[in-house]
Amino acid sequence: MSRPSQPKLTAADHNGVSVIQSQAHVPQLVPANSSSAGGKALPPSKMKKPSVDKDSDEYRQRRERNNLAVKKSRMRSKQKAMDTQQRVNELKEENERLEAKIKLLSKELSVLKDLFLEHAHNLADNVQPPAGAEGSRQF
Amino acid sequence: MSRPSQPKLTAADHNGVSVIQSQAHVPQLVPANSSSAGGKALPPSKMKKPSVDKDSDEYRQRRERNNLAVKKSRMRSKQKAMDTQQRVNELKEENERLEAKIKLLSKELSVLKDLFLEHAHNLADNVQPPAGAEGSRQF
DNA sequence: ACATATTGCGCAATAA
DNA sequence: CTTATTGCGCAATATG
Repeated sequence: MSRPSQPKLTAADHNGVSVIQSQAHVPQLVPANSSSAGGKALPPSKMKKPSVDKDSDEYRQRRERNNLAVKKSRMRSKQKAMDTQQRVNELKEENERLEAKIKLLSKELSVLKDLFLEHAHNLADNVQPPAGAEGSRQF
Repeated sequence: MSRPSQPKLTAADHNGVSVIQSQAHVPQLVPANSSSAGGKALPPSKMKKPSVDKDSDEYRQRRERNNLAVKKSRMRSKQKAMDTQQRVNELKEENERLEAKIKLLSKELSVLKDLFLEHAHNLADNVQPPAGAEGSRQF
């Protein structure tokens, strides 16, 4: 992740120049340095690389493998997105369930508290239950 | 969405053949079939369309606009994904909040119910509150 | 050095 | 006609 070095080219990027189908290929601007006598002691450090050999068999294989990897990666990405969306739905349901439960519990609590209050009033007024209470008649 | 007509080509799709920067363009492989001897009464409609004029000014403009639209669309898509993820986090928090509230309410209910039970027992045993109950002495 | 995984990008088809 | 979305390949880069 994070690619700080995006040249921000609006057009004419590294892009283009694919030309797969035809036999006619790119001019092959290899600087003709390697594979000569003496060969290679130098690490390929500061040289341009116009040589990618689009015709190379190995290149095509790499491309194909990468294309496969790309597909795979994108598939995963989409799957993950869908899973996340699914998670949202599940959580929303769970949420409603919990809210309903809270509502129920609150109602119950309210009822019980009212009973307590009523009882307390009866006691405070020093009144025998006027036949409206829950059932403490003893007369 | 949905493109049922994907020829499943592993390579050499419509792709490639971009070649933006250079003046040299594609060989323009026009099949040169019509107007030859032999006729072919085929209507000019069902033929390939190698004519897209990559060099056309209008083509480049369309491409550029589309590229812009693509960027925009992908940006939105990513934003949406991030929003969805954010929503998941929010819902999870909300969920914990609700669970905690349920726990609290349940506890309160439990306490009140215990009080009621105790009271009920006192009444059932027909016992004058032994100076330990909440206070219903009246004699 | 080497392989796969991610990502930004442009293209073309096609959906809206 | 236009823009929006989508599948795809490429190349750079990240990751292991």
